[in-house]
Formats: sequence, structure tokens, C-alpha cells
Amino acid sequence: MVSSFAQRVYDRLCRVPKGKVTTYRELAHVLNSKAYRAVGLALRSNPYAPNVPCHRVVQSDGSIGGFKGTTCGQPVEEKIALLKGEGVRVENNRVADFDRVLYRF
DNA sequence: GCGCTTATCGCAC
DNA sequence: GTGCGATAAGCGC
Repeated sequence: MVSSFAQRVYDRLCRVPKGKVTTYRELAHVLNSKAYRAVGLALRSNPYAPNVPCHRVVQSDGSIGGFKGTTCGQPVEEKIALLKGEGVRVENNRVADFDRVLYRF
């Protein structure tokens, strides 16, 4: 069961093409909401694990942010690895070419 | 329904 | 670079 808010978050995120990333701020903005945290909360419980690429969501400054319910740890490293595998350069827990890979709705 | 927590952001020091 | 406040949703009681 997913809340309407989370459902919208997943829908937007699903439109992000491979090799690109988006931010919590962008997601919240397109949802006409300022609940940046709520976006993360929605992604924290991700019932559409493979369908919704939550690893393509980063912070507004390009930092990785969190993954699988944690802001630091093994999952975050895996998130970085996934992004690298899609052509996104990540340096020191931050997206190197953030401005190039940032997808705007 | 109320209160606490949270994958954040923006501004001030 | 670090700290504080604001804002909105999720979860538990």
C-alpha cells in the first residue's frame, strides 16, 4: 500500500532516464509540495524496488544523500556503484557532473 | 488526532 | 564549513 504522495513520487522518478539523476527538491517541486523530506520518506519504503530507481535521487547539492533507509553505509556505496554503472560520475559521495546528469522535469 | 522522527533545503554566522 | 529553523509526510500510540 502506498500513499498518494508516494505514488506521485514514484511516477515522476520513473520518468528519469538511465544515466540521469534528479533531486528531492525537484521531485517535491513538481509535486507542488515543499516536503523534501517526505520525498525521501516515500522512497524509503519503496514497494516498486526495481521499477522505481530510487538510486537516481540525490540531494540538491549533488551529494548522494541516502539509500535503503540510511544516509551513510554500505547501501550508499552500492547506490554510487549503480550510478557509475549508468554513466554517472561520482566522486567522494557526490555527483561529479551533477549539472550534466541532472534531469529536470 | 497528537507527537516524534525523518533519504532535506535555505540562510546566517 | 557548521549550525539552526522551517516545512510536510510517515509511523506509532
